[in-house]
Amino acid sequence: MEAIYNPQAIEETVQTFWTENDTFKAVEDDNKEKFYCLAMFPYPSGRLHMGHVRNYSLGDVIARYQRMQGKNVMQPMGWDAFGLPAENAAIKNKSAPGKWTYQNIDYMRNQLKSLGFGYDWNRELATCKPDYYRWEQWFFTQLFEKGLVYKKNATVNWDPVDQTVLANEQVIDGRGWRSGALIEKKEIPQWFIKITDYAQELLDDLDQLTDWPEQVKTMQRNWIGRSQGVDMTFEVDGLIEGKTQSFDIYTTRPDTLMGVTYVALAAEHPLAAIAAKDNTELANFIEECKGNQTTEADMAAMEKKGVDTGLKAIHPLTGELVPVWAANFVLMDYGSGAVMSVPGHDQRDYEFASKYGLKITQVISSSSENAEQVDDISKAAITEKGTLINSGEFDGLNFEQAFDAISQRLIDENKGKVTTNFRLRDWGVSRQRYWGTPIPMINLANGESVPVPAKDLPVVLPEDVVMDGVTSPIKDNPEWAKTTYNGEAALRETDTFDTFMESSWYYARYCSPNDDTQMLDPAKANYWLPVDQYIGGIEHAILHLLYSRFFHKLLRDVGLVSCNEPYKKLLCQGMVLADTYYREAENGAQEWIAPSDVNVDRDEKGQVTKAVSKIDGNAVISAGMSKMSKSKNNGIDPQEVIKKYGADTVRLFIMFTSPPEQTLEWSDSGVEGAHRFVKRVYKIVFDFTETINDELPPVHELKLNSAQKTLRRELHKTIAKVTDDIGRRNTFNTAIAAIMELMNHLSKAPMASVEDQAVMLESLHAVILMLTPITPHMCHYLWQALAQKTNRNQNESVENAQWPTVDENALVEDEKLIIVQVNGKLRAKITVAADASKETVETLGLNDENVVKFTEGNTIRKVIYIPGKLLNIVAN
RNA sequence: GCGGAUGUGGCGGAAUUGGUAGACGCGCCAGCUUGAGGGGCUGGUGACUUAGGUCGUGGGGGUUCAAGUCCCCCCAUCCGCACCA
Repeated sequence: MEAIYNPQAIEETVQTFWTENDTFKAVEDDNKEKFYCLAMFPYPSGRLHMGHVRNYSLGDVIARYQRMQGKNVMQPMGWDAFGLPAENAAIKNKSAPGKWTYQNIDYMRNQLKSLGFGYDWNRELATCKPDYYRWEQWFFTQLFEKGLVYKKNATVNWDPVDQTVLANEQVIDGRGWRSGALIEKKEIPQWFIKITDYAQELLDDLDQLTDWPEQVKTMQRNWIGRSQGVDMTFEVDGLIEGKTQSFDIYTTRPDTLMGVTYVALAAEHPLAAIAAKDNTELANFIEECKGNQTTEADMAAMEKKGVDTGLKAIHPLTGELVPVWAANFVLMDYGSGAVMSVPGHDQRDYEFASKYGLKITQVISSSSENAEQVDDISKAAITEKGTLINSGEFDGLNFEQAFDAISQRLIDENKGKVTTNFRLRDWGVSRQRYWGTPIPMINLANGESVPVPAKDLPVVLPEDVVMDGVTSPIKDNPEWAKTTYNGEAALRETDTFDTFMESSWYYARYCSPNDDTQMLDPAKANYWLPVDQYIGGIEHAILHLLYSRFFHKLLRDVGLVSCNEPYKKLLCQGMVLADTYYREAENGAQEWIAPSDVNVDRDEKGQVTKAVSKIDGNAVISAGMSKMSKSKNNGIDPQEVIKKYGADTVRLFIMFTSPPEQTLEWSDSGVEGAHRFVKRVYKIVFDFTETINDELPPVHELKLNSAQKTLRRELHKTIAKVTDDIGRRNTFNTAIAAIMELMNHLSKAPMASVEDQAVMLESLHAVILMLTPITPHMCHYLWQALAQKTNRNQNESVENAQWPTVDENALVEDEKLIIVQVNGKLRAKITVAADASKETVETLGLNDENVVKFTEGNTIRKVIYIPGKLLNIVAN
């Protein structure tokens, strides 16, 4: 064993060992409990960032830990390879998205290998390869046959200059990011998958996911948004273009129906278009709304505006005429594109009505005792449920009674029905982009769309293209779309799938990644699935995880998998932040300085006093921590840290610095601290191998003194804690802290006698085993060094060793520390025999010198004793 | 706007079931080692203090023998919002 820790040499050697021995190859084995550990696969953007390193370190620690528990572990890796950034890079470089993507994959694969993650590389997949997406195309045609796929118009962001559809991300302040043109909303036909058919099951099955974070389940529940309400029809007064017109609305508050003072239509609503024919103001408003943003956040943030269409709607119960407005906050894509407005009891309606001088009527009173009690509706709507007033025959009813009575009346009069509604909308999967899976549909001359026959799949995306503009090469090239169907000339669909499609089923494909006869091998899928542990960013809490759960149920319903949910346990990691520094350039702009180019000065308390540039010595402004990003120039390149300290240090720092769900704040000195610890472990093992000469007897054959017993108790308490922290709680930071604490004890322990050495050997074995998931290279090396020196575990590499077990006998304590409080304040700490009775402890506590000082002259009212822990004396 | 989280020393964080607030690490201070130190080791380190203690977990109120932890109200920051992945 070398005296000096050399991470680069050790890591290279150990990684070669893993490759040569195919250490992490996973094979189905019915005799072993399986464990499928999956971290969300990366988008191959160029280089790994610290978020990836964190994600994959978490996964690898869990996978290696489970392996040491004796489980048959599968940990795969692949590439979420389709997407927008490849197109942008290709346009910039005048090359092909495919070429750029494959280069990135090659580079990033090496980066992952240099971090020592225990992947089964035999299962690697890339979603941009036809042998992957062909099955997605096949599956889509199956869904089409089952009636789960349909085509309808939906809104996109249209760039009128570039003549292209833009992603939300490409629209900045309402303008196209390349052209700068004002973006328009445009309706185009697109493919949808009926996720709403599964809304109820997606909601119900959240209850089965007992190992998911509660917050994620809550977010999904709210996203699905099941509600009970009433669908009703409003007729428009008079004849419009010679016929009776009507529109439907949905409400969850039919109890407020008598308070409807106007109704609002989306600007794109057909009735608004008709009314606009002889209403210039309305026509201008509709035109203006085309320039509105499409995201929900933007919709919510914008100023609420509307225009009176001049139409009147007939209130379904009172027959009263209410004005019909067109409003910018009503979404045409969501629901029926019309809402009833109750300004007295909805805050948005209240503000709208106040702005445009519309009537505000109170029909709900907050008091059930005194329905006539006057609530103040002069400033805000009363949104709480209450007792009906000003509602004629419905007066005095509460919410439930009113819901039933009013909906029954609507049903009786054939004007409405009670329905269950979901906020969840069907999944639009069409994208007007090139670098994605071609949608396997053919548009016939008669306007009909049919799926590509299975024998003609895959529809291959040409990769040898040049992106010299903004339009998809398969749309640019008229030849590509030309095909025949039943001998007739027809055109292929040139849209591609939303990339969420590929990421919705990759976890299942890993079970049989190279099968070229079927999408999934059911036997293999059913062996490995569900994923036992899934790890990824909280930003995927809703969309990816919901689509993926949906896809799993679709796979189940065509018989490819048998379980109901894809991911048994979920861990959502936090972001990785770093310090940011800037100074103001001459034009007033902020010039962001990389943290590695900044030195900070501190005062005697350790507080930062100033920060200066390493390059020119001038002062820079510290702007706190924020997410590592190019724009703030505060990204830390994992490769440079690995080069300097080794992968084990990087992994240890990341696992130690924050609990996994919280944000992680990068700190160079923290990394050095982690490196110091790694070196200390290395050194204590080296010193030990230099000290011992003879073969040591096992600890249980020896008689230990009190100090040795105490050390062993610390050891076994640590094993128990680390096992619980990693295995159950996933709090790797506290597990590492416990090992550090143990190391602090060990480095002070003597190594002189045989007994000392035996306890030390037991301890070092445990420390190495417990650190193996976190710092696997060093532990592999130290395990081997210790084996050679002690003639133990000679034929076993540490990857195949068993996790240490707790010796219950070592945990037994003779004495306990009791906290003594007077009126809840700490006044004494007393040590008593472990089996001391309540009376004994009370007597000792009450007679303690300091306790007496605080109880003297007062009456003792009560004594509370928590066995083995605490005594609280209440006295006054 | 809606939905979800977070807030504890100079900093990252610990306190798992209502029971010693600040484990562990960073930083800082002192000492030893040293020709020297951005190395190694040892010790100290919440604030105030009349040195007895007192105060202290974003702010305000409450429940309890006991509250970082439970309840109510408020503030700040972060994440998601359906075409970034």
